[in-house]
Amino acid sequence: MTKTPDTPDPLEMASRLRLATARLARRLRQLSGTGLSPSQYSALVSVDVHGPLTLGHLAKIEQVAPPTITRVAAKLEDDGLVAREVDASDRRIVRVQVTAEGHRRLDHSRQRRNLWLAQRLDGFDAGQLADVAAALRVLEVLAAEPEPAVVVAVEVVEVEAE
Amino acid sequence: MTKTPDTPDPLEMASRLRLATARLARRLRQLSGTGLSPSQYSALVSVDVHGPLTLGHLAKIEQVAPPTITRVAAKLEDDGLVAREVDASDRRIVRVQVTAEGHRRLDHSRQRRNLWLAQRLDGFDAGQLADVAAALRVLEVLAAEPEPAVVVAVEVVEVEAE
DNA sequence: CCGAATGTTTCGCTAGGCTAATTAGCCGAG
DNA sequence: CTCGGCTAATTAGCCTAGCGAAACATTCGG
Repeated sequence: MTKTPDTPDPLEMASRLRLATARLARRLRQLSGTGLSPSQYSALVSVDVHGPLTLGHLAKIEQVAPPTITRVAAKLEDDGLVAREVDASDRRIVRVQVTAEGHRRLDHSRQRRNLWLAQRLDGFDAGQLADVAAALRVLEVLAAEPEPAVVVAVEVVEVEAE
Repeated sequence: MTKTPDTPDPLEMASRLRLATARLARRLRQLSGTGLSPSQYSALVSVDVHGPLTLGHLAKIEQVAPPTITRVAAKLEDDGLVAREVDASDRRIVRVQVTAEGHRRLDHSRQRRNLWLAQRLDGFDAGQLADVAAALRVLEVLAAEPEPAVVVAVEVVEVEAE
């Protein structure tokens, strides 16, 4: 059996994995078709994932200064994708949440990409599908937080990829 | 055996694959550490991949207008990452190619990401490594050009992911 | 010389980011 | 009750990057 050595050379695997991942991700990104800029899209997804958020919290998640998040939120509100609402008991606080239209837009974008991928998986044979299942097992591990070991930040703010 | 159905539901696989890919790619992108903006980096990689390119051709690859590519190229030249040279027989034509320093920078960036990934693969057991190998088989297919069937553009210009 | 091709300059626009100052609201001390 | 200090968001003002359209310069090919 000369089927490639069973010492798989982690560096070469890493290199190939990096390239394939980058290319596939790029292709998927091109399909997103939301008409939103990266920062707007990122903010919208954050609000979607974390539920109603105060602007301050959103600013931390997006790692930008308050004025910036105010503007991004304003833009998203203009587009009807998020709704602002003032906290009842503390009227300094403004929360944003994704509107129905915002969900529709996000769902549509996700669906486009899912469909594109699903169509391509459709042409796969059983062996390839098994490979995809295997891929999912490891990709989801790799995509997850690398180290629970050392906690660096005092206030950890997680950011969703999407 | 209640191990998840053997009708794997391609749409769900697609969805999970999309998310995992996006997250991993994001993480890798954060590690690139070239100090270049996305458009600069993209242009540099294109020049690297395609070899010496005229500015016009590069503009097509990067899908930007001529003035934009002039500026991006100027910036990369300032940074010493590409070199311009005027065509000998047609002095309107300017070609750019990656300098030694440019290659060094690209290699360094790739290496950083490869190492990060390789380190994480290092913690994997044999089964997981087999999964990675399986992942590579299908990811490389998915990352490749989708359709040789229908040609849309008159002049097809391929863009490298990286 | 004329027209086409190739880059470049000029100018204006938008997005996105910041700091500093401001507004509005909350709350505790007196 | 109201004053002072704090917090959340916004406004004002400034900067940079990135992009394109229009005009320009240069060069080539007939």
